[in-house]
Formats: sequence, C-alpha cells, structure tokens
Amino acid sequence: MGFSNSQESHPADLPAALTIADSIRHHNLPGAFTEPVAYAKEQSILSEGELATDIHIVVSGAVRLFKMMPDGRRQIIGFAFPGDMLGLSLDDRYLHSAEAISPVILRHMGRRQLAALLERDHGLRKALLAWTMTELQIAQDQMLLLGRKDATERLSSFLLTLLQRRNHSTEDRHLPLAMTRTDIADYLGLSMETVSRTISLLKGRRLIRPLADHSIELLNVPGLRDLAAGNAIAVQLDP
Amino acid sequence: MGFSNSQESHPADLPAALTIADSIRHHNLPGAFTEPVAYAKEQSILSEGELATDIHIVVSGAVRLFKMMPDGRRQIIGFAFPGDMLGLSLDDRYLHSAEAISPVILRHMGRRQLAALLERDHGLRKALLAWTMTELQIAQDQMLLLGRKDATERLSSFLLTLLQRRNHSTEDRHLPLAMTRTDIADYLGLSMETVSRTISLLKGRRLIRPLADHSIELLNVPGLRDLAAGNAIAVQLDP
DNA sequence: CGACCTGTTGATCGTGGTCAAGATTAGTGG
DNA sequence: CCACTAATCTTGACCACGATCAACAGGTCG
Repeated sequence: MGFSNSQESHPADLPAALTIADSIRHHNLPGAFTEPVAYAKEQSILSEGELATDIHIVVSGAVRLFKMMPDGRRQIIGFAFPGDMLGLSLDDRYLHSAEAISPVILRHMGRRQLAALLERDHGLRKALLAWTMTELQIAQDQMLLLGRKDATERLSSFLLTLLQRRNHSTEDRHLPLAMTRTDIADYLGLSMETVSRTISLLKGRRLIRPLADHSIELLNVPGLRDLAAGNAIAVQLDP
Repeated sequence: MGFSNSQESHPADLPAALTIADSIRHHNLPGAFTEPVAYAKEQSILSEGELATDIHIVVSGAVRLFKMMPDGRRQIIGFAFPGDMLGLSLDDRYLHSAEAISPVILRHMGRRQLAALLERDHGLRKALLAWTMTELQIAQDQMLLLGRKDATERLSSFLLTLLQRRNHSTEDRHLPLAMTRTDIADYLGLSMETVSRTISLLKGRRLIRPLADHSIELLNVPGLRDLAAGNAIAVQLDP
C-alpha cells in the first residue's frame, strides 16, 4: 500500500525491505495462505473497526485502503498492488477499510496462523518489521505532502511515486492509472475537479501526456521531480 | 512521537504496545544505552538524510520530529516525550530531523548494537514491531486529519490525542503544552495565525480554557470529541 | 526597565472547493 | 456492431476557508 517518495538508500544491518509475499515465498511457507479468492470491482474486502480475522495478500488487481468520516469525507491511506499485504493490525480490529478498484484476486491467512508463523520464522519476523517500517516512512512522506504541498506538487509527487512503485524497466515512462480521479483526489487531499485541472495544467506544460486508456506518459521526469520537491521556480510556465 | 486518535482496543495475539523504553527496562538489558546526554532548548538532535548512527530514547523534555522542504516549509511528523524513541530507520539515513522543544535529556544506543540486541532478544523484537505498528496507525490517523479535516477539527483532534497521550489520572483535564503555536501549526498543516484563531474560537464556545502558563484546560471533552470526529452539527454555536 | 519573542486580532487575498454545464468514455442491451 | 445510457472527466463561474500581511498586546529575559 502507498508509495515512498524518498530516495532509496542501501539497507544496512536492519532487515531488508521485501514484499511480504516475496518473503513468504522466499522462506518457503507452504499452505500458509488459502486458495485465491476473487473480488469484483468496487467490492468491499474489509471494513475499519471490523474484527480483524485475516490478513490478505494481493495476487492481482488493485485495492484502495481508506478511512471515512461520518459525513462521508474519505481519505485514501494507500493503494495495494500485487505482492502487497492488507489487513494487518495490532489490535483485533482493522484500522481502515479496503475495496477492490479493479477485479482483484487475494489470498488470505488467519491472524492466529500468522502469529504462529511469526513465532517460528525469524526471517518472516524481519520481513514484517521491514514492511511496517517502510509503510511508516511512506506515511510520513504523505504527511508532508498533505500538510504542506500545493496541488501541483501533490500531483507530481503522486505520479513519481507511482512510477517508482511500478519500477519500470528503467526507461518506460508509461503509467497505467488503475484508479479514478476521485480516488486520486481522496488520496491527495484534493477535490476531483482540482485533480483534473492540475492534470490539464501539467499537460499544458508538456510534463505529462494523458492517454485515452486511463494511462499517463511522463514526458519530463526531472521537471516533475523539481515540482514534487517544491522547486517550483525551476519550472518554466512557457507558452 | 505522534499520537493516535483511534479508539483503543484489546490487544490480541500480536505483540502488545509498550514504549521501547518500557520494553528495554522490562527485558532487563543493562548497559545497552549510554549515560544521559543533555540538549538545550532548540538544539538539533539529528537531521534528515544524515547517517543514522544511533537511536535515542527521551528521558525528559519534549522533542519535535519534522521534515523540511527546500523553501523552508516544515511539516512536523510528531512529538516525542519521555519514554519515546527517535532515530530508528530501515536504511542508514535518518528519515526526519529532530530538535529539542524544551531542555531535553536523552540516552542513545548504536545502530549495530540495537541490531545485535534484536537478534538476541525476542521480546524486544516484538516490542519494536508493536512500536512501529502503533506509529503507523498514528500516521494514518494524521493522514485523515491533514487530508480531510478543517481547522477546528484538527485542533480538537490534537488536544484530545495529547490528553490521551498523557493518560492523565482519568479526570485531569489539564494539558501542559510543551510546544509553541508555530509547532502546532506545522503539525496540523495550518498557519500559526489559524491555530491562534481556532484556540480563541474553542475558548469562545467554552470548550477549552487557555491558562497563563502555556497550558489548556479541557472544559468539554465530549464536545471536543464531536468536533474532532466531524460531527460539527452536534455542537452549538451558542452565545 | 527595555528589547525581543510569542501570541492575538484585524484586513485582505488566493488557492482550491463547490456548484453547474458539457464532453468523453465505458457499459449495456437490442 | 451500433445505439442509448450512465458514469467519468473536463472546464467554467463563483465562493469560502485559511494564508498572508500587518499592527499590537502580553510575557520573558537580559
């Protein structure tokens, strides 16, 4: 879930960052997860406050994780893609809700079974700690974005973290957007109209090119990086 | 660092939430930390991007953790009080900066020594995982606050989490504020003028009473809870 | 006691939200 | 496969919340 915008660095003596799915594959834990379960687009996977019976791993598709306020305001906390985990929580209730953005396939595992595995498998413990710390870092970057960045900076940051996430074969600047404008808005703390306007603005400045199939081509990654970091001066408003 | 606004729930089979300091005391790890080190008010403790050589435990005083943008915009990621840890990171660089808000006393421990302790001590590993997950939960609550709450809701949430943090002997509604208005503003994603105005507003509605010594008395906790949750309708704008 | 820092309050402005009207795309069924 | 409908997206006009600029008050410390 979520994305980090920080520069990557070399892992030292603390556990390295792998996806949980990687880790479970790597540590060869057979039969830990159920068979794949399919969810339709827009289907609810779990809800904030519910009893946290299971954790889930995304096999395919995309998921949004979010919190709601009583009057309907929504904050998307992150997105989950294949390899990502959802539903982990310290207490026995889920911390946020999750819905399928596209058709999704998940595997899940009982909470007590995870706890038992963790008791046995040192590598898995390390992987879980690494995952949690990575998520924390992502969340803290997002706090800076939500608290202090303007709409253009938010959009640029979002696109770049998506690019990094999908760590494309180095020079593929083509981003498929699984989520709607409304989802992006609720992730970036904006209205969907502002997201739309800001995309048009970046398009006008030749930084991106929105394509017909809900995907975006990044035409000027360094320019986007300047914007995302808040060096707005460095980017020309050329004709 | 930081605070959680979520309702507390019963810990289940995953590790319980203790402060790291508690855990180290509890697990009886002698000589793990250095002797206490004093920092003056406003003194820098560590800086984002620096080599992460040590982790620190707050013995006394208050610390702000923050990220800066190149043009000086600041987002405070959390505050650290006695018993809290700072400086933990997956890679070898600090993720954010830390400064003493008041005179502060810290103990620290080398990164490799922590890693060695973690290899040996199962309980400490659990405590560290619990700590990280608690911080993640706090950060996600803060994402909702920063992305979707208005100034009044932010202030109310902040005061309530402070109250909960300092888990006062049940009925003490008296909050000493260690930080300035500017710090609160940079934590809540507001300007310091808006923080000041919002405090005056809550004071006008008889929800709080700011005292002379930088502390605030909470006069109507249920009312503040309604505001914090976004049930603004439930609160009267009485004369 | 005076200088400075922190906080309060007022006046004005601007970014982004809201409301609204079209345009485009996707979905559905004949 | 196309026609019709519905959802998503774009763009425009206006508005409001909170930012900025500014003046002043209170508190703190040398």
